[in-house]
Amino acid sequence: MKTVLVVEDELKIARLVRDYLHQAGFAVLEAADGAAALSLARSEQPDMIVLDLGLPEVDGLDVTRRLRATSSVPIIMLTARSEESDRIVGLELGADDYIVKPFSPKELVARIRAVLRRADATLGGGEVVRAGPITIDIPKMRVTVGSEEVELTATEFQLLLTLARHPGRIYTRAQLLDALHGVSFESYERSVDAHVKNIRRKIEPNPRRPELLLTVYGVGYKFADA
Amino acid sequence: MKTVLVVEDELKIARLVRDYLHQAGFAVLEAADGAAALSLARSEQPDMIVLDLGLPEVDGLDVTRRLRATSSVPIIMLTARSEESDRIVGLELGADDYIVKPFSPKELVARIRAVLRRADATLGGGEVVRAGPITIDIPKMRVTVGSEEVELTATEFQLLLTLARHPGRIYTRAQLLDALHGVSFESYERSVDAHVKNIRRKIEPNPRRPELLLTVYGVGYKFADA
DNA sequence: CACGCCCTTCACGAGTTCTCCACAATCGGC
DNA sequence: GCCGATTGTGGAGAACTCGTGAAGGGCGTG
Repeated sequence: MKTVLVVEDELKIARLVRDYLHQAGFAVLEAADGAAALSLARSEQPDMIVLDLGLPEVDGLDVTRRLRATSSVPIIMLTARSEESDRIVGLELGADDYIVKPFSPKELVARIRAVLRRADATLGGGEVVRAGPITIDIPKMRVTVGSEEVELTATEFQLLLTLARHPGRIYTRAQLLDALHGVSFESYERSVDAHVKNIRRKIEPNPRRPELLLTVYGVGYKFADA
Repeated sequence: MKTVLVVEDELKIARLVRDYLHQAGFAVLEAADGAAALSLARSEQPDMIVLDLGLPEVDGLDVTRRLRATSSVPIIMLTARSEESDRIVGLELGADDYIVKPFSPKELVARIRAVLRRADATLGGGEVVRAGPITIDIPKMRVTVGSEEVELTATEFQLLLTLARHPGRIYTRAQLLDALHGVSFESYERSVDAHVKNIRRKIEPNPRRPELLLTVYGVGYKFADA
């Protein structure tokens, strides 16, 4: 059984989430503020964390940052629609996904399941990465879609690999640029779009309706979840 | 019977080592300085070399470097405890093992046996590497394309061998330089290109359209896949 | 000590890729 | 459905990468 740590200061929401997760078969830990969250995360080693960004005292982003300093536990952020910039910062700090309030508990459970599935799958990390119909042979730098091999440039390869390593996980343009050129490389974020376009042309059956390399409107891109 | 070249400037130690090795059943050659060591190594082709790093005149590391330029004879370094950085550099230059002074002659003999055993195993294990029409006889350092033998320099041989051992696998210039000179050897990455050019001239039917030693644009080189 | 071999380095040209732009298409909120 | 914001797209020039011939120097050999 998987354990989920829910970090939420509003009692009503906390209770609601807890009940739904219980019903869905998860063990639930609760924390009402950042300090408690960090402490519980360390002592109980939950399988994943659902984190409200609108916490009192210690900011949710700060919690993310501190968790990431020592752990790679999957994190789903809860954010209000207005906090768009926070969402982006959160993803850049290494959160795995976000849910916008108001949300349906059903959606929350679905996302938690998806993230956990991903985390399990990612652990086996070897020389070959598989995601959907895509197979990526890293040392040989070869990519196949179904049984057909496609030719990618070095940059395209790197970009696709980054996304396919964690299907479903959302990456901002800045993160993807970092993956391509190393951190703090100044350039036009939208050149990512151009590469995405070129990759889609090579791997998507119908590039106008992407099924593998998906756009997350207002945020960035992700590789399609299973 | 195996021949060991002992390079040691302190007479007392040299004699001690020689006697022990004799008793252990080795033929022993002796050199008191780097120049003599290089000369003897070339003319007598010993099965392995025991090398004191604290030599006068030509430095022990320099001797290692020069030996490795033309030979893969196993080398055991003798070092004083203080010369830790030298040990590391030595291993990176391709020494096989090191012994810290003071040492027991028994340990020396044991290590020599171990290194020789390893060397033999290596020879027996992967004597010949085949990839496409290329056959590489490692102990004899001979390369044939189809049925024709080609003459490669030591560097070219090493480079081709590295690539041919894993056809299809992509190596960056830095990786290939490491394979040639040991890690952290500063040099112009594009000298790899020059060697590739020279190898192609020798093994490719049409060097303008390589079929065996392929360029991976923006990354490095690879040996052709199946 | 001169010679030859080999490795490194450089500079130029040819080819490939990346970036960036402008405009069109799409998305999300109202 | 309308509107502003965001993303898709084709193309052009900049930037980068690679092949190549040749120069220079180190090292071993005669």
